[in-house]
Amino acid sequence: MVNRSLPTDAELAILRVLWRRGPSTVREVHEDLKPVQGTGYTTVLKLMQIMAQKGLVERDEAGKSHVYRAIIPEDQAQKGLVHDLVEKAFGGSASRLVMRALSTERASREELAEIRALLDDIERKRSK
Amino acid sequence: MVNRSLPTDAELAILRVLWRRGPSTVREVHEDLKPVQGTGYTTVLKLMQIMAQKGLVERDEAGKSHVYRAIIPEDQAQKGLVHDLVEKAFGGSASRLVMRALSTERASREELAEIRALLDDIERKRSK
DNA sequence: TGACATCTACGAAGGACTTCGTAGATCATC
DNA sequence: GATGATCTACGAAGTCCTTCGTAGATGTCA
Repeated sequence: MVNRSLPTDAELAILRVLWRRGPSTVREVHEDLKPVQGTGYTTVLKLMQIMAQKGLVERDEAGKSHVYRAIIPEDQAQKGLVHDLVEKAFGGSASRLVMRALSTERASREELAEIRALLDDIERKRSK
Repeated sequence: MVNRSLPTDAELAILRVLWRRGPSTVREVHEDLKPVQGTGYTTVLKLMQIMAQKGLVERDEAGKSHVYRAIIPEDQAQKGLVHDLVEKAFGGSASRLVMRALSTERASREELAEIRALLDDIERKRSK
């Protein structure tokens, strides 16, 4: 089982709110998204209903307002999206994606150090 | 000017053939893609016509079969796709995408060394 | 209880993407 | 010149994604 059905753009925006806030109502998600997305309340509602159907989120129907929570953890979703992009645009080579990202997007000195540490870590584990 | 209209999946598949083969006819692209995509000839034709309209490719209408060539270079398309993913799924942090890619996708020892060299390069340039 | 606010459910529209069938033009070859 | 192969053009269908309007249910509170 690979990354069957990645979240769409609108779904991802909602998931990001849920990952950040934790379980939330439609209203809360809408309030959070409105300033940026400018989309209507029922749009968010509909999307979240669809996401529940797809199994991207789960909802608690206790109170009057249902409470939704993300089922997929953020890192897993990111993993799927990265894998998809690597396949589609980098011929399956993750390192090419990494190099492209490093050479075009801005990263602070601290971030670079963090990446270096991760490389150390990978190589250390591999040499065992 | 940001990432006006990224190539779609089907368009990307065609672009990848053009980047690899250089200027090609619809037939050539179709022959190349058929084994994997299994899509029909006129589908590829139509897509390439649309891509010409969008300005993703340019075509030479001299001979009987038109010859198409990619206008966007591969690295620029990759850059746009990476930037889009960074924004959508990593809160704008390229280094997070890099770390996610490194920690989940497989990379050879040589590739890791290459990445390290790129990091050196970036830091060297930055310290000047 | 009645009025008002808030919520869910549902249907449908519009757009983008992908697919392909059909028609017509062009070329090679006998 | 007729036939068959190959090509482009075009239209249209189907799917997915996103959006929202409307209707109906439920809760609040004076």
